[in-house]
Amino acid sequence: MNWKEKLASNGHRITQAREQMMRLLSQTQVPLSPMQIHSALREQGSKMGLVSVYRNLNLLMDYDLVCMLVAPDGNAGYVAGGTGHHHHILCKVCQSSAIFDECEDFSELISKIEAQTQFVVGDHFLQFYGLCPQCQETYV
Amino acid sequence: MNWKEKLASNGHRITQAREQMMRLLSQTQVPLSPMQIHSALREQGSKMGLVSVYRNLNLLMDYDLVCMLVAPDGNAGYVAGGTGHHHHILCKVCQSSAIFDECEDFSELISKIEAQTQFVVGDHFLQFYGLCPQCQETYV
DNA sequence: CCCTTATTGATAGTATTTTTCAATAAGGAT
DNA sequence: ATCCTTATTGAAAAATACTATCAATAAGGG
Ligand SMILES: [Mn+2]
Ligand SMILES: [Mn+2]
Ligand SMILES: [Zn+2]
Ligand SMILES: [Zn+2]
Repeated sequence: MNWKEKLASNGHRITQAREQMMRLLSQTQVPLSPMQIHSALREQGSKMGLVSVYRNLNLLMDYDLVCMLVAPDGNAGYVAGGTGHHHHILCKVCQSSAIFDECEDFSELISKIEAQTQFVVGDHFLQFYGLCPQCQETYV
Repeated sequence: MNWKEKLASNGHRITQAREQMMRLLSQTQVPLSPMQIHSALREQGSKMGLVSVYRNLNLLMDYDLVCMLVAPDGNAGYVAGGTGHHHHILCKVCQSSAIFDECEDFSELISKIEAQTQFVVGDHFLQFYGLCPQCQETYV
């Protein structure tokens, strides 16, 4: 089920603004702030308002169609999300990101955490930082 | 090496503001926003300005004396950090957090990520969400 | 093609974060 | 203890970021 089906099947409309945002975020590996999304789309001729960027980011987040990434400096940005459970890795140099879905088995770790903290563990937020292929060449 | 030694040995001063902030954050399990830190300290009689909260959070983050946590809703807050490599778990209900240092061995996962994404993997940001002991009782 | 209403853009309002700068206090030297 | 240097501070203002309101628009079912 692609993003249009996901939204439509939940009673949401496939609007210009949403198509433009999804297209941009799918094409971009670097996490973009709401402002950056807005600027990029205006430059491409879109008449979208910044307010709609915020509104739609909220909606798209609700349906896991975009993901919020946290840069090493603590700044947040948005990228198109993968399907199903997945995580992202972010280049420390150029901020470019990639998705990985070869996901870990945390059952053992979770047991340790529950023993140590007395919390019941639910889900998690995991993000890696590293060097993208391009920046590996530049910064040998 | 405690936080005072860490700062002092790097040429920073142990100020009222920093002592108040570290004391508050060490006593509190719930991640606090800059504004919340400021309000709490003012209520305790501190004359500290909000600006110093921001400035000192930056400094304390630089020396890993406080950690930024991301709530499930995307909001960020600060808590006192543990020593060495560690992570946090956050209660989905009351936001209370705990530290765990029984840390994972990610070497196998990292190999998979590097194979799949062609990135070179460095460090990571990992945070768990769950139910704290108190909220387990309330929400049986 | 029409009708309903979710969605939008503009505007205004609120909240958060950063910049600037003179006053203060931390801590090494005397 | 007292002095000196300057990192640090608080207040004020500026700049950003986000949210609420509302009339106009366009998405999409009939
Ligand atoms: Mn995972
Ligand atoms: Mn770890
Ligand atoms: Zn890169
Ligand atoms: Zn709780």
